[in-house]
Amino acid sequence: MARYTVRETEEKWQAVWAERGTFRATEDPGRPKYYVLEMFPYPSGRLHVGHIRNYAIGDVVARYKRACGFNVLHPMGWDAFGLPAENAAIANRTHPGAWTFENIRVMGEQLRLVGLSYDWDREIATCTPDYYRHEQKLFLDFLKAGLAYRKESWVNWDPEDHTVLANEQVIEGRGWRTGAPVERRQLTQWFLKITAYAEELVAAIETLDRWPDRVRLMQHNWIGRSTGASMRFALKHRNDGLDVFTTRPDTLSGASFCAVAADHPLARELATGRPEVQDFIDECRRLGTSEEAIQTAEKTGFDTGLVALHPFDGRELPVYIANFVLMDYGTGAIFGCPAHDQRDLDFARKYGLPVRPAHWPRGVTPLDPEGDPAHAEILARHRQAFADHGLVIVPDDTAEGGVRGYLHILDTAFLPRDVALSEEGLSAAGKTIVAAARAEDAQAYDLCGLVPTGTVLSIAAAKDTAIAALADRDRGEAKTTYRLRDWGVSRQRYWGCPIPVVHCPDCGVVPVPEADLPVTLPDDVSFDQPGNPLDRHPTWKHTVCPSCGGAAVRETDTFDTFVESAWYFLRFCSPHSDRPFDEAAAKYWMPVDQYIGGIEHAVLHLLYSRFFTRALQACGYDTVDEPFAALMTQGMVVHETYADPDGAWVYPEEVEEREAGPVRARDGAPVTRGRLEKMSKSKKNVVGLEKVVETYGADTARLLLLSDSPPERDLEWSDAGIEGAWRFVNRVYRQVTEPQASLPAMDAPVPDAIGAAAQDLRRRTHKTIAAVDGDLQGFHFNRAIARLRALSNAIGDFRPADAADAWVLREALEALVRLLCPITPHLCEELWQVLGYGDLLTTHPWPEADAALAADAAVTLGVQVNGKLRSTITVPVDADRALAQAVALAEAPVRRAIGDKTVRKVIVVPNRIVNIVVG
RNA sequence: GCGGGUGUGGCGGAAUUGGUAGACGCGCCAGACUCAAAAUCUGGUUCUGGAAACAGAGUGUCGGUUCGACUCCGACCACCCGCACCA
Repeated sequence: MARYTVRETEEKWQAVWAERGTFRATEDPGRPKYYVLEMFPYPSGRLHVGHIRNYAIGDVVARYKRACGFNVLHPMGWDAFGLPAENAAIANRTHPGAWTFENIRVMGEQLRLVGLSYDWDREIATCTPDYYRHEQKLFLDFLKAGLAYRKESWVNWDPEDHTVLANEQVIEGRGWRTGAPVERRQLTQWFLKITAYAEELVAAIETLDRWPDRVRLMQHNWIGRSTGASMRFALKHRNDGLDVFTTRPDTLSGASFCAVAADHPLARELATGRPEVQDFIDECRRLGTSEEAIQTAEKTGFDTGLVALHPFDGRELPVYIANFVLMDYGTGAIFGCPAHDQRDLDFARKYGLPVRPAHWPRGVTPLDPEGDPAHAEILARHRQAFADHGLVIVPDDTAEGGVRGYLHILDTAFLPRDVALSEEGLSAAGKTIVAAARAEDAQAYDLCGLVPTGTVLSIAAAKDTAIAALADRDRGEAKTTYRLRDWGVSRQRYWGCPIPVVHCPDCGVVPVPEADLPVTLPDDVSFDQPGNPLDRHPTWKHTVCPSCGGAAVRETDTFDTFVESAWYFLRFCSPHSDRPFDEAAAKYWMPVDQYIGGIEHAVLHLLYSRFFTRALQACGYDTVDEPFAALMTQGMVVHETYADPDGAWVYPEEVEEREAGPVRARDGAPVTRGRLEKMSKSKKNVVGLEKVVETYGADTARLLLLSDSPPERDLEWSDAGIEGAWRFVNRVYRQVTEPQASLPAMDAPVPDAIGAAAQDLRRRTHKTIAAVDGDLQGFHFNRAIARLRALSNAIGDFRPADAADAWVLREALEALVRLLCPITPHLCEELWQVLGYGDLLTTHPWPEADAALAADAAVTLGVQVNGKLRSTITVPVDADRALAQAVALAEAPVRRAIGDKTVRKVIVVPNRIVNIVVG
């Protein structure tokens, strides 16, 4: 029995593809294009099998689309700037560049092992001046367009990496790479004006209909659009006012205090000469921004003695400095409405401030709400503010029949629903309120007399009313704010793209002229002390001012590495262009038709890229606004983990199964099996790529990575799994190389008479073609593989008896090989040759199903009695109801189930089911 | 706290618009081939009872709609993820 010599075969076809330039992409306006891209890797060392899933998915898409006639662009490169290179340089006394290029070499070889259909002529590495000179040019464009600026601000400082981090790179108060608690520092930094596109970026999410909802939602939340009102409180005894943003202008009549952030200019002003104010501000700053600190910190405030005047009724409101008000959001100042905001309520309790309902149906209660004991009681009972959909309990003294009714409206968290919405014993007015409350977000308002007390309004209408009243008094207007902050791109590190500006003592910040680009990194740097080597370099930063020619220094900060990945997909369209990208090429290829990568970039990289394309348009580049038409986020590859008694991780290959449980082979120490974890070096559960490819071949690894789980879910890598995939690869190889009959020539005509069994196989073949095509279009690779296994099983069961059967067998084998080709391309290329073809299967057109041949002659229907399956019957396709009913009623188990009961109704759904209703 | 997702055999997962639940694979069991093993092939494998025929139960839980529900509706439970002092 001929064994499949997997390594030789794979190397052979890889060489053929490379030699013929099979995957080279060129613009061809005559053909539809398809740009498929996997998020390019950071060259961190070596790839393991877990890394390959992403690329395997992209490769199937690329190969499938290519076979379907698309002009496919499928490039690969290296996101090559970054801190690990510097850390490695410090640890190993090498140069970050040397380390990076060595990793690129190794990982490039690894990728080539897998037979991925990349156009390697387009390979880029972002750490080369060839790439980053264009990035510097783009930055100069941004600068000119006012999209890049420098300002002093509070920034996130990672004390371990000695650099600033963008907001997006702080996860739960810690640096995204180091996990070190982030510190606040005030520094002068370069920013890109992503907030200029906040509205566009949030609005266009809707157009990304081929992105996962999860990612769209995360971006939506990240941008954090809030609509409301911007308003100004007058300050008693002062000429200036206090600007406040609120999303709830409808609760303005319930305002009982104002508060400003510790960093607010007003607070700073008050601090001069008043040490007690300064002390409080210092205390707020000490608090930190970590999750624990925020959760445990009490809401504290400092009464400044200033008094704000309510815009509607002139009521006097104390102004506090409060530790929970953020300078970063809105205006850094708020008004507090304790009745409708939990945090404000906590604050009001602590400082004895009044709780005044804004939506309170006075038309129903005869009491003054401010002094209403019922209200106080309710607050005491629930210790909850009535948030927007919160509970309103209305004492209804006008109830009929002498029943003192309470309306429990809206929030069923506190009360059973039946109580909450009972109208029993209520007055007509009460019933109106309940009805209004049921209408989603309606509330009764008084709004400081702007509307008649007890007027029932939706919250939206009440907001509009309040905003209109503010505008009338020239006190405010509708306003939208965003949580999104501008993107801080300065990093105090060496291994990044130098920011192309010069600081001149006379001219200030001067951009490096385009003719002087690139500003290249110096090679002779030392990492023997912490901090930025560029800053310490003896000569590099000293230069002359491009403007006045005087002595000046270079900017020593480098760009955040997310800047490189924010436009690399454009560079791939024309990687050798002497401009950042060739607009005609980008016009042809962009947008990326299918982008594939991990969910971890849901906000960072994907948001930055969406901003970049828009910013480029603003700078006059002719390109798309949305870079990625479709996005697929693949799940992780997980693998078993083991730990020894001390809790240290143990490599699975060191573990031996004994009767008493798993032990470490070396010393027999018992080990515990841990959870399935994402493959990582630290958990010692990675599976090396080379070893797998050497033993089983790249095709087998690709097959496993694509079968079993849907691509967006996690996939377990296991020894049994790879063995199973290997079995299938060999089975297909044997089926084609040792067929059950001698196959006819490839151009033999369709035989005249085909037997019944062969007809079945033909039908199966054409059904499989149609189904696999649909599966690949929908990224259901696991389903496609299941169907192909089923076809292989059918081929294995088929016993050809004559020449016609052999012809049908050949047709089935060809279909199997062609359909499997995107998944296991080397094997299929080999088998295509075995089948007698001289061309490359990779460039051969995709098979088409013949619908007539795929159609069934007969169909098996389930027969139910009272909805319970009792039998199945086989009838001709589209058999009429009467026939199906007659056959069904003749079935013995059906008759038994009916027994002596009467048949009341027989439901026949043609080609689906028969249901006999008895009783 | 806010928002989102997922719950199907021993395991990964299949199931068009509501229409035979468990495709396909892994694992396991039995058998063939073999001196033996590996590989390969054949059959079985949701659970309970039964030798079998067959019967009953079954898609996180409870309820509803329907001739018929993994699928639709309501309430809940569990797990996972994102954001979080955002006014």
